[in-house]
Amino acid sequence: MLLPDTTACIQKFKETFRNVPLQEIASLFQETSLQHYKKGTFIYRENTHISGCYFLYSGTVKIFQTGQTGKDQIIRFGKEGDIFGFRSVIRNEPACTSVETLSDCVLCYIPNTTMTRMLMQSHVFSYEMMQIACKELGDANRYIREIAQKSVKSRLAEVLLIFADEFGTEPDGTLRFNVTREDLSNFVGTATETLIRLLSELKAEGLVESRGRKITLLNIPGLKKIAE
Amino acid sequence: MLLPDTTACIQKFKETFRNVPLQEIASLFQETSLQHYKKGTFIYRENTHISGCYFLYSGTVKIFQTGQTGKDQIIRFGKEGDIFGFRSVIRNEPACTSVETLSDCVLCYIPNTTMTRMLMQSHVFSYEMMQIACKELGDANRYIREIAQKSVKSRLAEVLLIFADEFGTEPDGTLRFNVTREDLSNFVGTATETLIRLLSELKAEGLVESRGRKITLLNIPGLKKIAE
DNA sequence: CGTCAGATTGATCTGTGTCAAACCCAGTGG
DNA sequence: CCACTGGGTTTGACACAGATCAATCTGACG
Repeated sequence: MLLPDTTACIQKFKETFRNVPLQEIASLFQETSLQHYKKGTFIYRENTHISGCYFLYSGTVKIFQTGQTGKDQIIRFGKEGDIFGFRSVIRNEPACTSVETLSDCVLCYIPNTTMTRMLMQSHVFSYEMMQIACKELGDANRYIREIAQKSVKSRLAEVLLIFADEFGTEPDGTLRFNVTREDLSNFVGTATETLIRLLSELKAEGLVESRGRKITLLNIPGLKKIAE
Repeated sequence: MLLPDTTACIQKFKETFRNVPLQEIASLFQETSLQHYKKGTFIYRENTHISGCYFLYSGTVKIFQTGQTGKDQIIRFGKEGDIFGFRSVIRNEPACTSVETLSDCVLCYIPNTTMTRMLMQSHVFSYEMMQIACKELGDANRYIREIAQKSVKSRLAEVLLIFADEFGTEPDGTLRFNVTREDLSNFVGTATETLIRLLSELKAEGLVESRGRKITLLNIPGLKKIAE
């Protein structure tokens, strides 16, 4: 499997950090290393020290925390162009989440020192990093309310809509993004069996269709109504 | 009620942003306005546009979101030295939370423009803002896991410990911070009645004592065990 | 084909939410 | 000084969403 070259990486990075000059991005990528990860491998684990952060060139990952019972809570999914691990770098703390690949991935590792140097040197970069942190913060806050107040069914509908929004759908409404029922339930924050039952309910109501992991949204307004 | 002068404000600000030179802080406070809020008033409301952020000089506030059923989910409590509203300013989005005073408060309003100017001018300030955003993000992530996986009783124990940690206790273990049962339940993410019942359980187990809003932690290790 | 992870369905149990009623107590005004 | 009021607190009874455990089914892949 061929790795992309640095130029391609810089290009991809530019798509996420639109206002940062290419030149500055290039300097960020001087000391980075590109690496291939097979599906189902850990990039880093919760509570371990990480000495840099990661830029996802291609593939998808899940970012999650493991409870004492061993049950995972997925905080979010990452797709190409996403950056993660920066919280630990900035706070100089051990990682508060684990990251595991859901598909084969190409990742770019950005060492601690490079990251902080850039944050201190480039106003635009640090401003855009701040944007990202604040977006995640807003999402997290919203998620707290929803997980605390809404029914599981309602959250499931919401999550399906989020998937459609973030990862896109085929013309017929089939989600481009698909995960196991277990991961889905760990994201919604419920038991796998419950999730399956509620998904069947949505099917029975004609709102979605599913064949294996392929889930098709048939009635978006209807789903929105359930998601409130 | 006398308002503090700008110097006092700058002083207080310096305690939160330790590495920012006083001179830069002073420039931040040139266009700010200081205001007194009575207990129980809104500083701003969810979904409204706010044109600046707030620095809490004294008092306590709750930061929350309201669900469609009218039930509030408290995201966090704020005390003197805290800053809030910056997420909306940075993202240039409407507020995603409401803020209401829990006591009489003195607040310092920092306009949008001043804030972004400072972020662009001062590396140290923007780095410390980033620290704050990342801390909140870590807290929020942790909270998502807990609310999704732990029992209410366990979360209650945790919240009591957090209060002790963040707001301090009297020598006898009585929490300095006290809120209504309703606010407490809205923070824990449960019904008020459930919260009261579980608090009584903790009392029966000899872990806490309570007279009205005064809650005393009698057995911290025991509480930690329940909080896991 | 056999195997094994993942998906599904069924039966049962329980933690929490909800609704209703009673209680406590601080502050107000007659 | 005492009754009155009302917000906050507490307790009780009950219902149900969702968890858990167990069993079966499916389909991809060597």
